[in-house]
Amino acid sequence: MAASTPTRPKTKQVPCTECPIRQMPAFRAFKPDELDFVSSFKRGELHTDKGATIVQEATHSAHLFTVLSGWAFRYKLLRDGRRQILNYLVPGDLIGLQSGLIGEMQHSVEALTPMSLCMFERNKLSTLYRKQPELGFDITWIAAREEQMLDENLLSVGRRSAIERAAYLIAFLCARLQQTSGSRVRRPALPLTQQHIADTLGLSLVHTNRTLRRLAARGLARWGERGCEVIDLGGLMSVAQWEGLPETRRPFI
Amino acid sequence: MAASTPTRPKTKQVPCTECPIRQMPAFRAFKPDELDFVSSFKRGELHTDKGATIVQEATHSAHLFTVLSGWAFRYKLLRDGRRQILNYLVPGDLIGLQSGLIGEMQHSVEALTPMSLCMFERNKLSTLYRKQPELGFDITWIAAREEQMLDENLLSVGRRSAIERAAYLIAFLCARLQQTSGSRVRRPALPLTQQHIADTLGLSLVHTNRTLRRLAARGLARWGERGCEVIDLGGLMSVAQWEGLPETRRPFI
DNA sequence: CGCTTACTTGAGTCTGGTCAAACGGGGTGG
DNA sequence: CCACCCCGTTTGACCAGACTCAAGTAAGCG
Repeated sequence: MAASTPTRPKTKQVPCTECPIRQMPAFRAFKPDELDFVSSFKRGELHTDKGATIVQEATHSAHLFTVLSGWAFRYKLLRDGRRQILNYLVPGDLIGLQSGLIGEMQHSVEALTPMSLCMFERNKLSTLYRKQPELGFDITWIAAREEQMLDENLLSVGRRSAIERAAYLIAFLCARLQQTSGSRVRRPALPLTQQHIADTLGLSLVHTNRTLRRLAARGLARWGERGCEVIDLGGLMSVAQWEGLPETRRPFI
Repeated sequence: MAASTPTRPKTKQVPCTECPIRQMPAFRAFKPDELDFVSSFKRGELHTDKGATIVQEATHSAHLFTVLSGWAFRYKLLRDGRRQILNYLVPGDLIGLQSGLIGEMQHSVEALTPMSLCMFERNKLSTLYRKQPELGFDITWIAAREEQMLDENLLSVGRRSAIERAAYLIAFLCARLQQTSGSRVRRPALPLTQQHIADTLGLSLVHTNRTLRRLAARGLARWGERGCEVIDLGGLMSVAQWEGLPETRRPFI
């Protein structure tokens, strides 16, 4: 299940002082004592292959993770196999907050690409709240932000048409990619298959394919070798009637 | 906008020591110092009529609320007026967590019935985290639980058929009603119109009506005078392939 | 070279949407 | 008291968006 990182075979452990996430402009800086605390809070790293299951529904998980690199997605299954993808997890996101606090996990998480994850022990969380109340607040903040994303997603699946949904999803993922990967990538490519998109939008694979071709015909996005490429972000946003991500600098870990 | 409570015209302010929520079996007890703190944290109460807007999208709100009595719903609008209801708020739920922490509200909240709400000042939240770290943890817990509910809702709208969605929604609301209103009500009645249900399920009003009649024909629920009545909760859950709410005692305020 | 995985495309069907009209109860003004 | 209106529910007829089944293509891999 766990595997060594192909991309960084020598450094198995990044010290928090050199955490690559902290340096991204989208995130707020730590104070020195917060940094110390987080360093002691970190338990290790997990490196996984693409396709690995990081969290399994109906299971207890003793850990929380912060994504250091790579993409994953959160999903739920119906008993007969229908799958709904709930959200995507990118560098800086916290895994296991969503329902891990409460008891059994109510969803699964699967890696879309090879990933490195920073591990924390769940049962030390109360120490964090006691010793670093501001970090506790940050965790609530992160949870609230996740809820915001879910809200927009639910609006999309419930009330947008197929082409609007697809436009929203692609624009949304593109915006998140740009937040973490520094800034403007010329043609952001998303590491998804059309099946993932279908299961996110609540559409069938076939109809998703046709919808994506319609987006391509309008010159908004196209399907390249490495997945979906964004051509006209503004156009996508306007099709979806979507305003974009808030620009606040956000906390993490 | 604010109105006096019809049901409790004399006591405009319930002291936290006599908070009706605390006595419900679904919620965990406070320690004495927590209770003291929360008492000082409370800023007042808000009493609203049915139909009142408690929180408005694209607006800043200086307050958080805990629902003392009544029902409300959280929703988002598309620019052209399409509405998606995201979740319902019942006694014990916190209003304003979802996105208020971050900046502008990204959704609105409207009262379904007359309500009493307990008000807190948002900018005193950091004091709470500093002085009562466990309450801080509880707030995160509450946010995580909300996210769980949204997850299930998204699964529903994305992957369940019309009749499954309706069955899920009714079963879900019934379960929440039973958690707070003590226990078994014989024929729980939900204070919704079919338009609310349609906007929750992502269906049209007409199709929602037909779907509800199909549920009635199967003897699972029916439409009474005061809204939807649940007849066979187990049947609804099995149609929806839904396992029910976790039974943990949960924190609040 | 055959196998698998992912994307495409066509044809026919069905679920759910739209438009339109009617019903029934509660409230209001004449 | 009655006529009228409004809101929410109900029903019918028709249409369209999305689903299923099925087959074909293209790229990557052992």
